[in-house]
Amino acid sequence: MKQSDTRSVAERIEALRHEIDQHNYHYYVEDAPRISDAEYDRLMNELIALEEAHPDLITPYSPTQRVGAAPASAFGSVRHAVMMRSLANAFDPEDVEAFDKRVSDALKGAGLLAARGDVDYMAELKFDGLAVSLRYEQGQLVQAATRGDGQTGEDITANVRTVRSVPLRLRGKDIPDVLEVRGEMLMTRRDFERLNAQQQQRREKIFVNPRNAAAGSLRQLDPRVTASRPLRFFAYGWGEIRLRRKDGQVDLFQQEAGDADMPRDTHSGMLEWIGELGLPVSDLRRRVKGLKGLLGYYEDISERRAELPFEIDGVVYKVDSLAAQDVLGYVARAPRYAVAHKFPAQEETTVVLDIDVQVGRTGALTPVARLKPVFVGGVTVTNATLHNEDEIRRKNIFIGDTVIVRRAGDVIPEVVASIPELRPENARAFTMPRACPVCGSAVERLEDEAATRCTGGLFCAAQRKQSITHAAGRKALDIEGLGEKLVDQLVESGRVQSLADLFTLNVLELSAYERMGRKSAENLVKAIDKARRPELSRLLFALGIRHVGETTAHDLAQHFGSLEAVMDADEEALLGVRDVGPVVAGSIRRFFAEPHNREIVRALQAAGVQPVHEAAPQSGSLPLAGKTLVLTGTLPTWTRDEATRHIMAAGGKVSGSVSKKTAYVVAGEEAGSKLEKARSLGVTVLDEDGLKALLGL
DNA sequence: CAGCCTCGAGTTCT
DNA sequence: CTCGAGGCTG
Repeated sequence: MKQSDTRSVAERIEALRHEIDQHNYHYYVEDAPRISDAEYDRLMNELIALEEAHPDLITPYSPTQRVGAAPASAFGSVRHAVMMRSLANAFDPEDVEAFDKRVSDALKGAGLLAARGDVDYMAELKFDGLAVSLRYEQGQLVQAATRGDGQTGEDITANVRTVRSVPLRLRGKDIPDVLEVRGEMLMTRRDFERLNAQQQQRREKIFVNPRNAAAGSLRQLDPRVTASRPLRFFAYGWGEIRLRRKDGQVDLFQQEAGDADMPRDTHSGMLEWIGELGLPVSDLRRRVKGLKGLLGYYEDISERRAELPFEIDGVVYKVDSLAAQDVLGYVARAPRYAVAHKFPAQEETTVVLDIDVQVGRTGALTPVARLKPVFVGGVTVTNATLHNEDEIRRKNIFIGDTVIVRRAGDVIPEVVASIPELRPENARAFTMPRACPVCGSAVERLEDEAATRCTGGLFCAAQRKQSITHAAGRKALDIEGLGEKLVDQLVESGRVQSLADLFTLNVLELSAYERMGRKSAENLVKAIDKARRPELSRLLFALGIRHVGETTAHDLAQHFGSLEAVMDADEEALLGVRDVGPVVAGSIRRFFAEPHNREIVRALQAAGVQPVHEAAPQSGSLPLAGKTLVLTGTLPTWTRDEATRHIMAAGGKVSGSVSKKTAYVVAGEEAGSKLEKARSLGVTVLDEDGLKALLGL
């Protein structure tokens, strides 16, 4: 009785283990789960309960054993049976062409390729994670190791056992005696974001990118921590392989042994075989022919890169035939039959040479990192804003530090994090100056504000220059030919002290400035004259009142109709304007209460500046009345401004961020995060033609 | 009062 | 483009 009980329990345990393994396989390898998470948990809980009642039946390959063993004090080292090599890199099509030519020539010489034939390649993704080697003996996972120096790596078996997409047992009938699988451990972007959100909540370390998160998770001395981290594994190669022969003898094959009796005779075939044994293999690999095939794959993957759930840093090309691989052999530490075609790096490390402080139009002191020039994402980056004091402290950046610089989806470089481990002894902490570096006025930092500001106001040359550049800008008075360089000269010479002084400039005196010929001076004077009849909203925006940007200036102009009315408006009147609250109203009142500012307005009027009333929006049923649209990417024929004008003319509004209230997102080439957001919120996405159709064009 | 929605401001390099 | 912050809404 007792005997049979135990046997049926053992059978049930084994059945549960098998079933759970199956579901892991469906989930991680086939990417097609067949049961809900809740059902999965139910199976797991039953197994845990049975094993707890019968500890003698626990085996190392049971799925319950993934929860993580007790912490270790250090990692042991593992010598790889077959070296883990690195790959040569290609950075542009010419490098790839050279690779293809070398391969073709060698294979033709060896009689493995017809004179005009194209080489068969296997192309696959180059995952941005950590290379690891998994060793299976008799079908069971017995060891996992990092790459290390290629010869010797660290023993991370206890950690890897917790990774669900790594099978603890191989599947299928013809299981090799020994199989070393090489592949990449990584984290999907979604899992990475979720993990970071969690880390933030628990006030624990935030990871810089998915690769660091994966690396940090694998290098935990406590496997229980690793067990809580969402790691994934993809196989792309192999090391030692021993197959069992029919006569019971064991055959030894190695990646470089050059044997005709591998289970399959191509690289792609081998990966299929590895997949059949239950290991996850990416299905974005493809067999292609010749140089054209390689470059076509690269282009295709480049386009799909953003949609991939995980990060890749390029693609890898391998000669598909194993016999051909043997002929090509190795050079130094890399095989001659393979190459990694890398995307332009989006992240690089460099050194912070210094931290300067810039003074902005509103007096905000902005620290800027001067970087050792570094090539990131296709351009050389030398500067990056550090925003403010808190940001520097948060990212723990010292002058002299090695830092990670990113040029993500957008264009603007960003210092992502510092690497304090590489901090030199003479590194200096940054301190915000107590006096403005431009005018020497005291600086202040208001409570609840991130910015430190110069108190000099328009006495400060930096603020004066930038307020004038701002007023001359395209969205303000739109004075063509008045750029930053010229404003610098005009202000430094003392000729221009305020916006009003611009309107007293003449051709003769302008010609005296650098890079100002007679012709340029004449054009500039004409442009300035044109600015004497600005739309009221543009003039209001040009004044540079704090918290009054393009939109608010427009609303104020519509509401009050004249500059005088805005100047004389009291708090209550201002609060009547939509989107104007106490802060904005106070800012406007303070601006016009300042005698200096009233004087500038008076001088502008004296110089003949007279705002014109803009056309009130037509009422009636316009096609986009009441709708908010968001533009992203580059449209084929319209500029952003043109599209905005058309939309506004049709009664619509253009906003910068996508939300549930957004009616349409108009996406062009290289649309970024806004397109993704639109999709996730289910907002209708249009192209330029779709927009034109709505407008009835 | 919290959470959402916008607006404003600052920023890089070619 | 992103972040911070003001204003509005539920």
